[in-house]
Amino acid sequence: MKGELRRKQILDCAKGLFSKKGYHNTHVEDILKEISIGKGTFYQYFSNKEELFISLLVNFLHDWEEAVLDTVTSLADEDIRIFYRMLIRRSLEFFRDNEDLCNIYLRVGPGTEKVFDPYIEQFEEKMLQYVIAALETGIKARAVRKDIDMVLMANILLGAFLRIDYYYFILKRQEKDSLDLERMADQFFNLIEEGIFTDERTREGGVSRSSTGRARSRSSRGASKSKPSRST
Amino acid sequence: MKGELRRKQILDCAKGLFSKKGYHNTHVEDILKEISIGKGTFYQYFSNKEELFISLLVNFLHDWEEAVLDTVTSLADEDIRIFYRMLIRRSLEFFRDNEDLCNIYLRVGPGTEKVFDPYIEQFEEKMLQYVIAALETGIKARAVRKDIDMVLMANILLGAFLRIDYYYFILKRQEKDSLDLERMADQFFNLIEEGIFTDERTREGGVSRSSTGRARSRSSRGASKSKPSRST
Amino acid sequence: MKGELRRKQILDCAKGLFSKKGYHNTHVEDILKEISIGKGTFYQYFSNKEELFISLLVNFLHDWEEAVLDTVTSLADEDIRIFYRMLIRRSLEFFRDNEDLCNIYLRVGPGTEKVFDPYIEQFEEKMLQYVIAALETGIKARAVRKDIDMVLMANILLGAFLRIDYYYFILKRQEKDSLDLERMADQFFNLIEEGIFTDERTREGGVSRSSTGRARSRSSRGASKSKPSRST
Amino acid sequence: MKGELRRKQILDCAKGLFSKKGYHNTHVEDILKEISIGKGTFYQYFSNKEELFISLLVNFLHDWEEAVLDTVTSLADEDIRIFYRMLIRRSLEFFRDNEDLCNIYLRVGPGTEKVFDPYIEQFEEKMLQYVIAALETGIKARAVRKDIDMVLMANILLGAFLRIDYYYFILKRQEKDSLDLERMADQFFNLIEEGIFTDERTREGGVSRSSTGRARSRSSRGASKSKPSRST
DNA sequence: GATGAATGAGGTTTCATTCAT
DNA sequence: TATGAATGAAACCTCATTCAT
Repeated sequence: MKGELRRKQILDCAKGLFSKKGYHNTHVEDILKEISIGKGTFYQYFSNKEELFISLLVNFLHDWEEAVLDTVTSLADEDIRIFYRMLIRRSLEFFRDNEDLCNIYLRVGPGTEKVFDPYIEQFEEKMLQYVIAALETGIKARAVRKDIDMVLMANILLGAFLRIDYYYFILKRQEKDSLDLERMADQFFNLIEEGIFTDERTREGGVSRSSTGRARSRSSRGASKSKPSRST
Repeated sequence: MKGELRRKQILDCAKGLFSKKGYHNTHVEDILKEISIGKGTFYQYFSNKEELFISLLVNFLHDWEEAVLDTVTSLADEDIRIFYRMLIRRSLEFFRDNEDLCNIYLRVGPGTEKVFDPYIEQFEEKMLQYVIAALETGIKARAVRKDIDMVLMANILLGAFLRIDYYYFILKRQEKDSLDLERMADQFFNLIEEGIFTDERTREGGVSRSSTGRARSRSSRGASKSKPSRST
Repeated sequence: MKGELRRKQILDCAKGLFSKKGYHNTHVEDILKEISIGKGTFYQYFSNKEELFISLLVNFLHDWEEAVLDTVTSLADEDIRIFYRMLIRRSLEFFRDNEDLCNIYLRVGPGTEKVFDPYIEQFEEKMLQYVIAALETGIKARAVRKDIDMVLMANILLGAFLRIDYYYFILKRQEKDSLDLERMADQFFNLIEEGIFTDERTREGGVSRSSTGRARSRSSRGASKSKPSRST
Repeated sequence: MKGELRRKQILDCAKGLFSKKGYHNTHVEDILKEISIGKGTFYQYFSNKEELFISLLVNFLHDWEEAVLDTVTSLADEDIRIFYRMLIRRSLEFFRDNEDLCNIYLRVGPGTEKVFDPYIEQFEEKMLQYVIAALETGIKARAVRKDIDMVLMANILLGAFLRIDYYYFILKRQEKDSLDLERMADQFFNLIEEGIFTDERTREGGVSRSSTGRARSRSSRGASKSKPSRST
C-alpha cells in the first residue's frame, strides 16, 4: 500500500506545481526535487508527464461529481429554488476548496495540449449536463420558463459560475478567505430569479426585432426596445 | 511600408497557428514555413516568440476596444436596456468574427505562460471595467438595482458572455454559421431582465439565511428571502 | 539443487528472448516477468546481464564440442570422406536443433558488446581448429591436396557451413522442418569433392593473369545427382 | 553544397565509430564530439541515430552493387571461369577496402536492432541473387553442373566468401596489408573448380545413400598458384 | 532466499535563437 | 535585408542494478 501513498504524493505535488507554473513550465524534475524521489520512481507510477496531468483532471472530475451528487441527492425533493441555490452554494464551496485543481481546469488545462482537450471537454460537458438537468427539472416543476434555450442558458449559467470561481478563487485568491459564499450565492441566485433591474420603471415594449416575446401577464412590465414608450 | 506588411503577415499566420495548435505546439519554424520566410527575417520583426504572441493579445484587446467603444458612443444616450442589449449583441458578433483571437484568448492564452498573464488579465480587467461601467450607468439611471455587488455581477455577466463565445464559437464552431445572434442576445438579455422563472408560482419563502433580500414591489412575485411576506 | 534448476530456468528463458529480440532489446525485467521471479532473485544467480549472456555462449560452445567430439571419436578411423560428410551432417543437425543458441551466435552475438567478443571468437576459433584438424587429417591421409592454404580453406568451409545454418535455420526457419539434411550435406560435400563444374569443357589455360590454371585432362565427369551412374 | 559535405562528414565518422564500438555503444554524442558539431546540427541531417545507421547500410549496398556491376559488365562476355574468378577477386578487394562498412555489415549489423534486419537482409538477398545469377549463367553456358541446388550452393559460396572477409579483414585486420588477394582468390576458385581432394585416391563410391559420388579419373592436377603446372 | 520499490546515470531528441554569409 | 546552418541547454525517458524488508 506504500505504492498508493507514493502515487498520491506525486499527484499532490504535481497539482500544486501545475497550478502554479502551468503544464509546460512544470518539469518532471521539479516534481522529483520537491518530493525528493528519483526519476525512475516517478516513471514507475506514471508512464509520462501527460498521464500524470490527465490523472489530475480525472481526479478532479471525480471529486466534483461526488460533491455535486451529494447535493443533488440530498435535495432532490426540496423546493426547486432551494435546490438551485444550494447547488450554487455547494459548487462554490467545492471550487474554493480545490484551488489548485480548479486553477488547472479553468486556467492551465484549456489549450495546453490537444491530448487534454477530451478530458477538459468531458468535464465541461458533464457540468453542462448537470445544469441542463437542473433546468429541465425546473421546467417540469413549472418553476422555470419554457421559452428558454436550454443549452444556451446552461452555458450562461455555467460560464457565470466558473467565472466567479476563476475571479475570486484564482485571480483574487489572496482575499479568498474573507469571502462570504452565502452572499455570493444569493447574488447569483437573485440574478436568476429576478434579473438585475429595478421595478420602478414603467418602460414598455420588447427588446428586439427578433425578440423572444413571451406572453406577459405581469402588471407593470414594458418592453425595453427602441422607440421607448410604446404604450400598451 | 513593406516591413509593416511582412509583420502583419507573420501575425496573421501566427494567429491561425496558435489558435489551432496552441502556443507551445506552434513552433517558430511552422510559421516561417507557412509564409516562406527565413528564420533571420522573423527575428527582425519580433525579438522572440513570446513577443509575437503578446502582440496578438495586444491587437485583440485593441480591436475589441474599438468595437466596443463604437457601440458605447453610438448608443450612449439611448435607453439603458437598449444599450445593454446592443452591447451583448455587438460583442457576440465581434467574438464570432474573430474566432482565432477569441480562441487564443479563451483557450490557448490562459495558463500558457506566466509572462502572458498580465496581458490576459489586462484584457479581462478592461472587459470587466466596461461591464462595471455599464452597470454603474444603469444604477445612476435608476434602471439597475442598487443592491447588487457590482464586481460580482460584472464577473457573472462577463463569465456568462465569454462562455457563450467559447461554447458556440470554439467548441461548436462547425455550427457557427447557423447561429442566430439576435436570439442569443435576446435570451441573454432576458435573463438579465427577468430571471429564468415563471411568474405563475405563488410559492413563498426565501432561499437562504443570508439572503440579499431587497424590498420588492412587484405585484406577483414572492420574495426570495427568509421571512417571506413582505408587503409593499 | 533447487538453485541449479532456477539457474537453468533463467538461462532457458534468456536464450529464447535474446534469440528473438536481441541482447539490447531483451531487458532483465522481460526475463523475470516471463518466469515470474523477482529482480533480486535474478541477481543471486547472475551478477549481471552480461554474465547471463556469456553463460549462454559458453554453454553453446560446450554443447557443440560435445556433439562434435562425439562425431570425431566415433568416426576417427573411418574413411576420411565418410568422416567429412558425417561431420557436415552432424553439425547441420546440431545447429538445426539449437535454433536459439544458433541465432544468438550467428546473429545476435557478433558485435553486440565488446565484452562478448572473446567468447564469440573463442567459439569460432575452436570451430576453425576443428576444421583445420580435419583438413590436416585429410592431408596426412593423402586424401586432401597439400597445396591448399589450410587456414583460408578452413574459413571457407566454416563460412559456408555457418551460412547454411543461418540461412536455413534462421532466415527461413519456417521451412525448417521440411529440410532434407541428407541432401544438403550431400551437396556441400559434393562441392568439396569435385567443385561445381561439369567436365564437358575443353577449355585450357588459366583463368586470369595470376591464374589458377591447373592443366586439366580429366576424362569424364559424371553427375552427382540422383541415380549415381558412377563408373569405375 | 555545404550540407552534403556535412552529411558525409557525419556518415564517415559514424562509420568508423559504429564499426569500432558497435551500434549501441556508439552514442550520438560520441560522433558530435569527434567532429565537433552541436547536437542540433546532427539532427538536421539525420532524424535519429537509427536513420544514420540505415544510411550507412544503404550506402554500403549501393557501393557494393556499383563495384560488382562494374565487374559484371566488364566481364560479361568472357569465359565463365574467368568471370567467376574475377568476381571473387573484385569482391575481396571491395570488402578489403571498405573495412568499416564491412565490419558493420558482417559483425555489428546483424541482430543489433530488429529495424535494421530488412536492410541487412536486403543486402544479403541481393548478394545471394548475384551469386545465383552467376550460377545460372554458368549452367546455361554448360559450364556448371545442373544437379546443384542453386540456392544452397549460392549460400555456401556466399558464406564462404563473407567468412573470408570477416576473418581476414576484420579479425586479422592487422595483417591485412600483407594479404595476397590473388592467392586467396585462387584458392577459393580452386575449391569451386576441383574440390579439395587429391586425385591419387582410388576409392570408389559415394559417401551416402543419396551420394554425390561422381567417378574420378583425372590424371594430373596442377597447382593453383602462379607457377602453373606443379605436377603431382 | 526472495522480493520489488527506488535509484540515477546516461541516453535520445527538441527547438528557440544566433550569426556568418 | 534575408537566409538557414549551427547551436546547446534542457526536456523527457530507460533500465540495469541495489538494498531494505
